[in-house]
Amino acid sequence: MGACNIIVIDFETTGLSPHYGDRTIEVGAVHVANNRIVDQYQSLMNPEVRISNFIADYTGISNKMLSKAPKIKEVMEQLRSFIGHLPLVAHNASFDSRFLDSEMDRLNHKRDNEFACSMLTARRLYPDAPNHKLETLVQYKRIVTDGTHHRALADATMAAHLWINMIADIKEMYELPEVPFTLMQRLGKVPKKKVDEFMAKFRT
DNA sequence: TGCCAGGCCCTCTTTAGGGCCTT
Repeated sequence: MGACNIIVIDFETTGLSPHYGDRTIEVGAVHVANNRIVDQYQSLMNPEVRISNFIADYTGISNKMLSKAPKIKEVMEQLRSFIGHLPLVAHNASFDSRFLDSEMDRLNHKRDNEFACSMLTARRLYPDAPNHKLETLVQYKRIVTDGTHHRALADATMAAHLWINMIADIKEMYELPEVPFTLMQRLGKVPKKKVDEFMAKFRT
């Protein structure tokens, strides 16, 4: 039932690389069941280091906001409870999975959730989009938003709607009654010239 | 917006280089 029960997740962080000491400062996660958002989780977290002006400007998150936020460890324990063992989706999942795994590793916890990438799937499904940034794809698919960008819950929500849209488009384009999570996940890895060949295997 | 990373993907490729995405 993976297709209809997933968690879409997004992190704001102090930078690009956990291996160079960057930490998470906010997480947003939405639970999608039967192609609808049914639950959500969001929290800032205190990285206990000052964030750069670039990150403050990029996210709108200030050092003052973070100084009042719970510690990363507390938030990660709550996040772990929220996501359970459900399959995970993120836009450019290699980024979010690195940070999730890095923070969980500090708690001696190893992720067992599957991960899929909405960016890789969108590149296969929408090759003619102007580019495959989350913001652009949301406009391309005419997904209604509240205008917030680069905040974790807003971005996770937009990625969730993009994911739901892609499932609907695949159903229509390839005449499939259901679109399993594994199809979406594997579609992101298929050579672009072999997308139709790959999809044909799922048609009955 | 930066330039500190890394996986993916294209091409003027594979003995490599550079753009795309994420913060």
